[in-house]
Parts: sequence; C-alpha cells; structure tokens
Amino acid sequence: MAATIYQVAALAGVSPATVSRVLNGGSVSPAYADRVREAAATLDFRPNRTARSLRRRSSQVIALIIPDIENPFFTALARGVEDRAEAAGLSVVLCNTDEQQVKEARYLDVAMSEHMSGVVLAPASAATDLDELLARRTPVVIVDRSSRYDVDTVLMDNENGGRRATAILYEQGFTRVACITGPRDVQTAAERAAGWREVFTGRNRRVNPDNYIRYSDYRVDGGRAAMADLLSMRHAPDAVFVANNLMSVGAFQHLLEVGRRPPAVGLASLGDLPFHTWEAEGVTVLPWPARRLGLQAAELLLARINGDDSPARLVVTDSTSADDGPATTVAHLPAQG
Amino acid sequence: MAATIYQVAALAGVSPATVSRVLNGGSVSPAYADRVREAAATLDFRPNRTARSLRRRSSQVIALIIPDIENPFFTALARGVEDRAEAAGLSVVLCNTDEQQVKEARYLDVAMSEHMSGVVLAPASAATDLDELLARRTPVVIVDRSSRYDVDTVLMDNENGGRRATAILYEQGFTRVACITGPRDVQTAAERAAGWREVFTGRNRRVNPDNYIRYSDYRVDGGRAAMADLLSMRHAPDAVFVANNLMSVGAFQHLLEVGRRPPAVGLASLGDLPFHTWEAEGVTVLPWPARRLGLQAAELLLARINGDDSPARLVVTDSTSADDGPATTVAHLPAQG
DNA sequence: CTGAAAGCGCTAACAC
DNA sequence: GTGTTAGCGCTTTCAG
Repeated sequence: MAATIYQVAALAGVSPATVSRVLNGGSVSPAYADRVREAAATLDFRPNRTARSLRRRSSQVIALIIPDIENPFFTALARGVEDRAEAAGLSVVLCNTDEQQVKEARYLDVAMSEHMSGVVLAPASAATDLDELLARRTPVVIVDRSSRYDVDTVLMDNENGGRRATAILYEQGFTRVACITGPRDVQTAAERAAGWREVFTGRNRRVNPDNYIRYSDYRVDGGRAAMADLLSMRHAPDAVFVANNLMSVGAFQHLLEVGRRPPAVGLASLGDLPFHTWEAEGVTVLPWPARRLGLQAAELLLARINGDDSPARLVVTDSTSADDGPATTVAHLPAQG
Repeated sequence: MAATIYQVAALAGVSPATVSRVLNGGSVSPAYADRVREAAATLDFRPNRTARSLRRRSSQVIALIIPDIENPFFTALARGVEDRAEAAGLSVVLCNTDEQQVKEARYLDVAMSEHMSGVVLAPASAATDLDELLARRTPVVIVDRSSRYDVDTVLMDNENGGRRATAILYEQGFTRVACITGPRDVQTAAERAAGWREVFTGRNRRVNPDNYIRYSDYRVDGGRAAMADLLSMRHAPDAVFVANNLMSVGAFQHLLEVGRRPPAVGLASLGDLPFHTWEAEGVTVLPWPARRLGLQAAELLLARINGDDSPARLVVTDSTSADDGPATTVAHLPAQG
C-alpha cells in the first residue's frame, strides 16, 4: 500500500540511493532529481520514518516530559518548546508523568528506545534517574526544577521571586505577610519560601516565621485550605505570598468566599492566576514566563542535537525581566561532587 | 553502547529468536527463559522499538491530536485517553494543532510515517483530510467535533446541552436568555446555538432570536466582549447561555467587572469554568465530561487496534448523564452520502 | 554524479 | 522447543 523508495526508484528509472539523495539533499543531477520528485508525487511517496530512524539511529522527534498536563504553567511551557522545535523541523511529543516517578521512568524509557533526538524534562522528583539516558549520550535539558545531574538546566530564580513578591506586599502597606508554598521536598517550593522568609524576618523581627508558612501541594484545593488555615490564626496575617499559580487560585477563591477579597487581605502570586485576568481586583502577580522557559529549553536542546558539546549550562530567568528583556543570567554549572 | 538482541543471545548461549520469544511471550523452556532474562539484565538490554516497529509495521504508540493544548477541556480529554491507553500498555503522544489545518496535516503525516498504531483526533476543521490515513487502514477515532468520514466518533449531545442550559435559566426565573456561541463555521457552536434557539423562541415568541445570539471564538476574551456587547443592547437580556468553558470565564469576568455578578445577570455554561469552583456564586454549569470523552475514544480505538472491524460507531454522551452513568447512546452511523 | 550492496535491530516463517 | 534466515525501508560507504 505505502510506496517505498524502491518503487519510486523503479518508476523514475534510477537507483534507490539516488532517491534517497534527492530526499536528503545529496548532490544529484537536476534531471534525475526532477524525475524522482515526479515519481514520488505520483506514488504519493512518504518516507518511512521508522526505517529512517533505525538506519540513522535517531529520529526527528523530541520528547517533552512534564509532571502535570492540566497545569497551565506546563502547557504554556509546552507551547514554547513546540514553537521553537517546530521552527527547526522537529516534532514534539508531550508526555505527562502526573508527578509519578514510575511514569516518568517509563517515558524516559520510551524516549530512549524510540531513539528520540532529545528530551526536555521537568522532573517529577529530585530522584529522577538519568544515568542511562546520559550514558547513551541523548541530549537532555532540565527545566523548571533542577536535578542532580550536570546537564543543561533552565530555571526561574525562585528565591528572588519569593523575595520580590513578599517585598511588594510590605510596600503596599501590609504588616504581616504569610507564605503558602509547595511540598517540603520540592526544591522550587523551598527556594520560594526562602525568599519569603528573608523578607519576613527583616520586617517581623519578633515573630517566628515557621508560624506563618504553610507547605501545601501546588494545587488549587491545597491553596484554598492553606489560606483558610492562615486566616483562622489568632494573629492572622494581613497578606499572603502564594508560591504558584494554582494555589493562588485556591487562596483567592477562599478570600472571595469569606468576603475578604484583596486588598482586605493582600495576595501576591508567582505567575498568573490562570483564566483570571483581574489583577485589577487586587492580586499582585509576578510574571512567571512559562512559555519563555520552554523556548529557552528548546533552544539549548537544539544546540546539543546539533553537536554542541560545551560544558553544561545553567540559565536562570528572573521574573523581574521584561518579557523579551535580557535579565536572564547565563552561567556555567559548578563541577558536580 | 546499547545492547542488541544478538549480544543477549550470545551471552545466554541461545539464538536471537529465542531471546525475541522470551521478550514477546513465545513458548520457551523455563531454563532458557531464565538464562535469557539474566543475560538481558546484566547487559541492561532494552529492545529497540524502532527496529521492532519497522519489522512489525506498527508501533506501540497512539497519537492524540488536539486543537488547543491550553484549553483545559482538551487537557482533561487527554487525561482520559492517556489513562485508558496506559492501562493497555500504549504510550500516548500529544500533538497540538493550534486550530491550524497545516499543523494538523503535519501531525497526521507523522502519525502515518511513524506507523503509529492509532489516532484520536479532535479535528481542527471540517475540512480535515483523512483519506490517506484511512487508506492505510490506520485506526482513527474522531472526538468532540464530527467529521465527514465514516469512522468511530465520540461526541457530546451539543444541541441538547444548549437546550438544557437555556431551559434551566428560564426556570430560574429569567425572561430573556441570550446566547454566546463559537465560530459560525464550527459545528459544535451551531448545534449548541440550535438548542438555545429552540428554547428561546418557545419563550420569547415575539422576539427575533438573531438579535440575541453572538458568534464568538470559544476563547476567554471573545466571551468577555460578547457579554459586554449583549449587555449594551437597548433591551438587554437578563441571562446568557454561554456555549463553552473559556467564553464563560470571559463572560463571567465581564459581569464581575461591571458589578453584575450572577444572579443579577443569569449565566449558564457548558462545562466548568476552569479553576473557578464557585457554582455557588450563581453560575450554572452543565457537566461537560471531557475526561470521559477521552476514555471512550481510547476505548473505541483500542478495540479497532485489536482487530475490531464492525461498522463505524457513533457515541453521543449527554451532559445530563451522571458522571459514571449510562446515559450515553450508542448507535451506528447512517451510511454516508 | 550514480549504483550496488551491506546493514540498522528486530521478528516471523520455516526447518529441524 | 529452538535455530537459521530473510527481510521491514532506509541510508551510506564504496566502487565506478
């Protein structure tokens, strides 16, 4: 049914090698090239990518592995990766690990055994095992959360994000700014909280910061519950820094439900509240440019795929930077222990 | 670097065929099987899927092609497909067409040339060309929007959804219920509007329904603009049926912005407002079970992949059905013209 | 510039 | 139950 390179060759009266050459830009006499193209067209020939990958030992596909496909942060990141990859003629396949290490391992496995030409990975956990992937010299870029490997990594400046968001709330006149962050064992959560803690302790010297931080789950319901918990304290905070987009939605919902919408209680979020375009309603939003992260990650990956073998790079983007601005710092990773 | 079946065979002292058999469940003596497994383990052998696909002429992956990865409806649908496919040991690769026919065509192309074992497609347009895919007998299931092909299709009962949502608003006491629907040339938009029109004309006999319908774009901003437009009419409606989740968000935002939150103006949505869990706030939400649609589509696809060749089926789910309920009608498609 | 031929790693007849 | 062998469709030396 599907035409092969041999049939095209036969119809054009040339060898399969010649057909292959016109497909891949080898040097072929114009006359032959035309005949081949014509034959290919009439047979509706479509090169078999599986065979090509087998032979070339690499495919024209990269994998993007993310922990939560239903989080708009990651879908926006995916758009960034896609846009850049598409421009380079690569297809992106999106894999959802659901924050589970086993699923992540399975998809990494698929990436290897499908000989994908690269992987962009937002790790589900700090324990992710990339040994094999790296042993096979598959280009890998880590994004959003860092890993214990010496590979290209694209991160946000989480600590500074926490610091700035918190500082803004104090500047708005609030006097006791609490923090809702993610799971204790997720690095980004710890870093964002660290930024908050620094500012908090500077402003509320007599207060134990541990009383004003809640470790939640980066999800809507977790954010709502944490906000409810904070507001029920004896000395409740008058504002809250929330460390990601989804928890901010939950926190905001709770405020609406109890009739204390900002600025009755201050609220600052790292990243847009998805599908709420009402900063005007009093929520402070620090840009958290997911799409750009994706673009950068794809950029690094493409370079590696094209043979770049310089030392691993670390790209840290700060939320203060303008959307197209240059406030992104590039540095080489320190040697790993 | 990567071990092959030959190396495993050599180490185990058997033939490659035997290794293949233990991998794929052929009958092999337990003694040999053990030796093979051991050899595979020590070599960290991982079957090369590319080679396997080339030989078997099919891969263990299915493509899910959706028009908008940033729409929670489609990501939820994707979860459904994934969950079902995973249970069957298939990997799902997600492709985002961005509502563009060219991208859609490209991904269909990839699906073909990668010999994917099936495709679940939410068409970007009515003009989608599946001729080749079907000629190659690739199993295909259409979901969400129908196509001109005689293939398995999983849809919501759009017209009834529009009818019910509208009726509910009238039952709540509103007297003039307008409609915000999707683009004129999108079938689901027309169907949902038709349901609305039926109820509207029954209740407002002297009024021209065309004055109370807005064709927008299924996006947040479009919904907001349409709502603003409707409210500025001389005889403005006192309630609005909005035909999808994102436009409902926009419409709702506008109501908040002008201080007329429901029930000051009635609002009914087909599907949850993403990340707003406040039906309590007066928005009527008809369940629009995206995840279930995905499950059903995957179910049909798996059957086809496993050789089912009965006539094409049409599965229509009604939003009135309980989440796990049976109010889903299954019928055979009429013969196509 | 072109063709012949040898595989990429795996599976599936077909023999034994 | 097991091994031998011939490809899947393509790319890529290597000769010419």
